[in-house]
Amino acid sequence: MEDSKGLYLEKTELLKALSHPLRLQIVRGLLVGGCRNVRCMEEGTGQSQSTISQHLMRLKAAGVVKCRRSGNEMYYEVADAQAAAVVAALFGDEAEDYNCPCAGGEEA
Amino acid sequence: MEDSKGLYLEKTELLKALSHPLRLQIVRGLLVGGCRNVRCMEEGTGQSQSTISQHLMRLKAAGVVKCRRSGNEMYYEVADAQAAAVVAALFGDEAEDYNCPCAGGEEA
DNA sequence: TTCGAATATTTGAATATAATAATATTAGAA
DNA sequence: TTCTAATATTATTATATTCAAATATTCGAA
Repeated sequence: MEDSKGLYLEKTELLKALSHPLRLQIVRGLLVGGCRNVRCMEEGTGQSQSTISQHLMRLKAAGVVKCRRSGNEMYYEVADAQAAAVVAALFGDEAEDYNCPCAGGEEA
Repeated sequence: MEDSKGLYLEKTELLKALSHPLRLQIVRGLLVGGCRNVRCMEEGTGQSQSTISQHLMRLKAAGVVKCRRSGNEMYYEVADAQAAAVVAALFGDEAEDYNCPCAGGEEA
């Protein structure tokens, strides 16, 4: 049990990044092909723009997510396979019960 | 994205229970067949008895772990398949680099 | 009983996290 | 340029988490 603390610290950072209902919802949404920009997530979750953005920044800082600009919108996607694996372990891979409020996800 | 908040809250509770280096180390240790009682975990991690016990209580409260008494020792084991799946997603299932300080794990 | 080992609980101080409101940035259109 | 939509940042306050030290419990043995 005495192997590198660093390993557990690193994995813990990933888990902590996912350990919030809104962040988990966002990441799962991205994985099943849902909302990719902030405004859409706003509508879908009923959270404020500021709150969504702050959580996205947290996810980005942890490397869970990355984004690219298109016009004045930002499009997010999941950037970490291990994060995706954790979410899949929690929910399975299916998108059955998922329904994106922006109906299809706008693309650039 | 508007499905039950409760679902995400519930999953988040599980993730939060695992989101600590020591707890993650403990749970992984249990899964790969390592330390099952508090004193052993103490030796293996260098953390105080109190700290270990508090984290075990946290894991137990979240349903991640359960324990049984044998004499004056407690033996812990993982009780939640989803928690096990998350840890497996993070580390894989192998115990290669694992080494239990109590050499084989004492049993009742 | 009383003692000691193993574990649990409580308490307090330090730190981290979260939500809201206010403000700033960025890019396209007029 | 100036206006507006989309997103990011900052500040503040409230809440949660963490660790360590002290104390309490539980059980088996003497």
